[in-house]
Amino acid sequence: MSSTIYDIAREAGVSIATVSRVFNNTPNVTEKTREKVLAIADELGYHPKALAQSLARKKSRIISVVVPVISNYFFMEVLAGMQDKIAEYDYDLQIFNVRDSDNLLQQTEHIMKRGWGEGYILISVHLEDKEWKSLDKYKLPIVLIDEYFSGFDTISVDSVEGAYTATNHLIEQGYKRIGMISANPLAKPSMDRIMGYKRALEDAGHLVNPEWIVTGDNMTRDGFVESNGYEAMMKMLEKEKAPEACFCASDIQALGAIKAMRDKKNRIPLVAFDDLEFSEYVGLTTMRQPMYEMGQLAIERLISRTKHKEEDIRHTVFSPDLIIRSSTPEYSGYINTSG
Amino acid sequence: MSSTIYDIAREAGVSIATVSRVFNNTPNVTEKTREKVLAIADELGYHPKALAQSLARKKSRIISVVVPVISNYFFMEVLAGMQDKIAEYDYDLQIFNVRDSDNLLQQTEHIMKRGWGEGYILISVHLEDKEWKSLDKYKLPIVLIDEYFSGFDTISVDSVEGAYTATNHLIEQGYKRIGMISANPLAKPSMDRIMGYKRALEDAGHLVNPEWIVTGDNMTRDGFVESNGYEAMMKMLEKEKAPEACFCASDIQALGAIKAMRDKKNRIPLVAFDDLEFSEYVGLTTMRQPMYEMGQLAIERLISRTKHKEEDIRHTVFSPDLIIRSSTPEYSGYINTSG
DNA sequence: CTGAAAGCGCTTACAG
DNA sequence: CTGAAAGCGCTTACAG
Repeated sequence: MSSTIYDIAREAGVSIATVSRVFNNTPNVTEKTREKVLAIADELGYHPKALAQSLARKKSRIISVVVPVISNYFFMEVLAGMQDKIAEYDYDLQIFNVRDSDNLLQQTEHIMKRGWGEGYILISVHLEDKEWKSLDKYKLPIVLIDEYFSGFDTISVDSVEGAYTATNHLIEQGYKRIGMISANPLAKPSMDRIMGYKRALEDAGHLVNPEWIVTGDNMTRDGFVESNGYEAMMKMLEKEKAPEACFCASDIQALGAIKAMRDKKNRIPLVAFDDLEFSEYVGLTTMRQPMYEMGQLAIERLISRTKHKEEDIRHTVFSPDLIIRSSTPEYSGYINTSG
Repeated sequence: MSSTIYDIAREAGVSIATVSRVFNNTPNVTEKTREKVLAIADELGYHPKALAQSLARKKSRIISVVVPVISNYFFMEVLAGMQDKIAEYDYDLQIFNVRDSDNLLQQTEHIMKRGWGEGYILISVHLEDKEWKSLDKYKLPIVLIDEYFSGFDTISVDSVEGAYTATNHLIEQGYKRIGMISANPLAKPSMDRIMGYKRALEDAGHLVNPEWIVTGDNMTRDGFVESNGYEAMMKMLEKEKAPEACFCASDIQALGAIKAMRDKKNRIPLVAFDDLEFSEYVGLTTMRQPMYEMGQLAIERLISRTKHKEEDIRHTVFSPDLIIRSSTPEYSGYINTSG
């Protein structure tokens, strides 16, 4: 069994209060007793148990991250940012999965009630305003990533604007019949991107053809998977009057779409959304979401809020940047498509 | 402030023991008192604090995962498996990062001494035998992924064998001058893969040319990054007598290598190692590591061990499977390379 | 500088 | 079926 503060106190001939003090770097301890305690602790492999400290201090120094099980590369890159940033503080990270079902709110509440974290970062947890409000009563520091609620700090990317910019890039290159590969149209990010896509076409006076908005059959992770993009692009290229260029709701789907174009031997310009780490290497033009930075910022905001509860709520909305690569080559007059 | 067991007990007119019993589903509680307690708990948004439960039970129901900050896609896919599997149990996941420096052992020990987890999963933490042994004294359930020590449960993939199979695939297709893109040659997985590569060439009676083993300049994450593969392939193709085929230590580097081949307009057959989720979509022939399954297995083994301390130690070594895709097309007689 | 004691929010024998 | 009480391993005023 691992030793406790009592074992150390006994061996060192001091009280447990003193042992506690040396581990908490309280100034008023003789150098001599400090050394003695430390020596014995080292010998017995002792260190205060975080669990007991947390209870006594009423502070766990844990940040809980809640993420739907449909965790994807987006989450992974956000997590990387959180990990790197939290290393600067004396906090640890705990991850909770919620199933993306109708009782999302209850699942989230349950996690909060159990009280592991001093603060909570919710990534891509999509709730209604009144549901967010009901979370408010726990008076916990909360930061939302990829969502918006006026009562909590939020960090997100403007999907509508991003989709608009992406689509517009295609328009500016001279394309008119522009299709879109969407994901689950009921999911928030998907919905916003469809909106931005439509708006860009409308503003340019181009046709918005509902048949040109397609998605695949695989709805795992709300359709944000390679195979969904593959299926969608196959459908798109099989249409009698296929689009001459395409905006794709995510990089991961774009990867599948590119394979479909290869298989169909029909390559059309493509711009996607995310800018995952590998996208540079497949030459994908895309709207860059600063995922890593969002993760870092979330940690900063949350830790700051655990310290100053009354700080003003802050909403950070990033504008995604258009990163042009080889999947949208310069427009060369006429396009090689069927129809 | 959030309510405690005392608040509920007072409101319900029972003792805290009774409240505790209803939340622990102890059988002997009248249905009537149970309902009363639950009603009040619901009203006050009460649920037992996990922290206090853990201390009282001496069981945290937390599994701690230790991973170097150089976390990469390998870790991500393992994590996915762990997340999905842990959902079946009443455990939560906590993630700790260690910096990949000389005091890896101390960092790991510190995490264990703090005692959050009931058990520990260490991913890609590479220590010496005597260092592992020193961890043994904590008598904690430990599972190692991507490492081996006789005293702990371990889960790994045979890198030597995998590299052998990969290289042999190229040999069987008729290639003789086979190069290798390695990562940091001092990192264990890298070392093993170089060994398997060499052994395959030797067994086939082919030349092992040290100059054909190259790595890039970017040693972030031990060189397991896209840009490293890009740089390495550029070097390889610039050699006066360039290899006619290549084994690459990881999929992520292969992505960079493919871009280099595109830029150099010189495509040689390539087989990599990992089989990341997206690799199928870039048509990469590779040695598949069952990362997701490894994550799942690690959770199963660890939870099983927390329950039966005296279970026999188990070492699971997966043989990576060769997944053939378009990056290694059929050998067509003569090869188109310089030299 | 150091110790005795209360308290953090629970669980769980032990009685009844 | 229920309660009083001890205990989990610490921290932290309060005295001295």
